[in-house]
Amino acid sequence: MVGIIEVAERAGVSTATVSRALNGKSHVSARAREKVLKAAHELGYVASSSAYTLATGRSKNIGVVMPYIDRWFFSAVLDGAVNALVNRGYDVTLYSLSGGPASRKRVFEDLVLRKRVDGVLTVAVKLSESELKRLSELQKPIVGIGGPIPGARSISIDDEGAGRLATQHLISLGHRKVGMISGTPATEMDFHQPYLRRTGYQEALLDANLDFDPQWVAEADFTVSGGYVAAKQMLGDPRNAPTAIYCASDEMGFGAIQAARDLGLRVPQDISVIAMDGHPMGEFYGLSTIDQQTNAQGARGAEMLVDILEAGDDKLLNNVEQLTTWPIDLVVRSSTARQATS
Amino acid sequence: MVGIIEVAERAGVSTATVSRALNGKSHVSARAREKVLKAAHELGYVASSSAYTLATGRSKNIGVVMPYIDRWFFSAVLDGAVNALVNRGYDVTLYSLSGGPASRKRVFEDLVLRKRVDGVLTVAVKLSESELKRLSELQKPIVGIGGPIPGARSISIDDEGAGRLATQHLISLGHRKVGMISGTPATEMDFHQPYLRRTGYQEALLDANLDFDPQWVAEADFTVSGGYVAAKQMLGDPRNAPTAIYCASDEMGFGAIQAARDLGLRVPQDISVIAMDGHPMGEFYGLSTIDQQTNAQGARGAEMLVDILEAGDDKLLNNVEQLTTWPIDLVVRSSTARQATS
DNA sequence: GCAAAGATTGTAAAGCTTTACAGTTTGAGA
DNA sequence: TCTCAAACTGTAAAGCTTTACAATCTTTGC
Repeated sequence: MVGIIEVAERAGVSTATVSRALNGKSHVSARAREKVLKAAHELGYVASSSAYTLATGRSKNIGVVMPYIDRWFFSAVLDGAVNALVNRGYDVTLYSLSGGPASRKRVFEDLVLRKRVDGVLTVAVKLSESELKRLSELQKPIVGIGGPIPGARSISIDDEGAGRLATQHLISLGHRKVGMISGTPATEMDFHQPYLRRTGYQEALLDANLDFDPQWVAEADFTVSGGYVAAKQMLGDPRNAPTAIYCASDEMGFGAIQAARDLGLRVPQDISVIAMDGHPMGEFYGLSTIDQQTNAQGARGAEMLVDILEAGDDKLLNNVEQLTTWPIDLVVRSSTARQATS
Repeated sequence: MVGIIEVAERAGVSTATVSRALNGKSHVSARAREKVLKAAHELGYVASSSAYTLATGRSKNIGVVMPYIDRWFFSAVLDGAVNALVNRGYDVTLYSLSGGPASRKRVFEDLVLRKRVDGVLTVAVKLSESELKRLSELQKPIVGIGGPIPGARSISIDDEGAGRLATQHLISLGHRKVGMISGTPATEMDFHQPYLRRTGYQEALLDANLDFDPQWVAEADFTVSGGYVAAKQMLGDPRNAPTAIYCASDEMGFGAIQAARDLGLRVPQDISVIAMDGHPMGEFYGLSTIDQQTNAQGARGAEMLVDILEAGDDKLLNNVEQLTTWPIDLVVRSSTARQATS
């Protein structure tokens, strides 16, 4: 394998000069730099990242921790983060928590600690006390997307406000019986948006002096099928069905629309559905939603992390915001309307 | 930072013994092992991965290269691979090619070469001559999923057979005018399944002595909206519209169904749609499909790679299959049927 | 009780880069 | 031409682990 020594020999300089030339450091004559670049290119030399890391203490690699990978929200955040990071010269190593408690423990106890990453980006992860402790011992910067990490910078939408806005939209259309499909306690463990969104929903009902029936709040696991099952149950009882539903994710919204159709209900004439996230398929199914520009959130979080890593002094560091409240947009499509019959 | 020396001192042994004990090597007395484990745990010691890699030449890290991240097929493969790899004690670092030619070049020229990974898993990537050369110079094992890599082991479905099967299903229902929504030349660049699926489609038509009208083959970019646009165009012309469509991905299938509905066509009474992949939402939209167990393919590919890495001798290595033809299943749902009117 | 084999342990080198420090060259100004 | 500063370059140490080899201890068979 070709190392820095071979390059140095071929260029007729020392390894120190090779290193300086390749890393764009100053104090290298134009002639030496050129020779080095030529030699390195001819030999196809690329510095070994492990030796680089050992020598400098930086890995140019950041860890992304997420509870799921194969759900749209998470893959969109990941995509945004990966693209932003590759532009800044960083690699991404990916840690999933979907493998159960054992692998979750492993992620936090072992993997993250091996000095393999310069920083950590968490996506909609709620950390336990001990996980947080372990992570902060690392002394590496952390940025949390969708769920603030105590003591770290973060990007988050106003989940409570989002729940309120979605519910208000339904109320403004004249709906009086408004249901919600929220998260299960299990999903609460992973991330805490569901709770906040539900709070916003309840507040909006209260503000409008509307009844709140516990039967109108169902729990589901953020999947299409989960939303389907929950909505079918909620809408199936003719005595007490809501006329509008707010779903805590677009995927559950898709399931809810399908459930309504399977029950012979027309959307939006008989039942209105609004959801959250901004899933690209929402447009095709006419699903009204609260858009939160998922991909851009991932990119912004990544940028923030790199800014922190590369801020030389505290002054620059202080320019990096603590808590970024990410903007949201109400997108009204064809799944929400004033009821045809009242 | 606590290193192996601190652990050695606390345990009252040498660093060599600490290393052996922690790596589960033989030739360590039970007493020494216990002392080491205790000391390591008390100090919260984890070996630095860069030093480990430098010393051993192995990184316990594998690189996954994929053209997209935020599309279901790819995120499902990734999820399967990540979970399988974490169980085997490997990290994964993720390389996306969606950032354009410049970042693609960077991935192959720089990142993969830095001795950062022990092996590479490519997902539906077609490599150029020079990329292949660069990668094989690495002397690291490569496994390709969904698209064979010359000289490497791979897992692939029989795309031609899949195209034929889907088309035969439509023909068996009595359809005589069968269209297809395939990939664009741009997507062909990335991966070559579209071409093979189309070949299978044409063969099935030929076998059944059916006409083949170039107007019945449209190209789209594998997204829902791409499928929508293509299907709307194809079905919009009343003089020459097919009565059934085979889509090269489920996402395009969703778009096609929506396009049909927007044109006032009933699925499946007026138009049948079958697609490919096994997207979890397919069930909710009643989309007939060719299922290919995406997640499991990712897991299997990862296992294969680790088997190769950890096969001590060539004999074990030869046990690893060269080309695994992954099984597919025809899943018939409510989007395909005999035409109501003929 | 002794020799030999085997198990355990320690020392030190190797792995490859960056970088502090010291030394050399270059060029300008006197 | 000489001096001095500035720019450049090289030597060698540091970063942390694994592991070959040598040294020591333990066990077993007689």
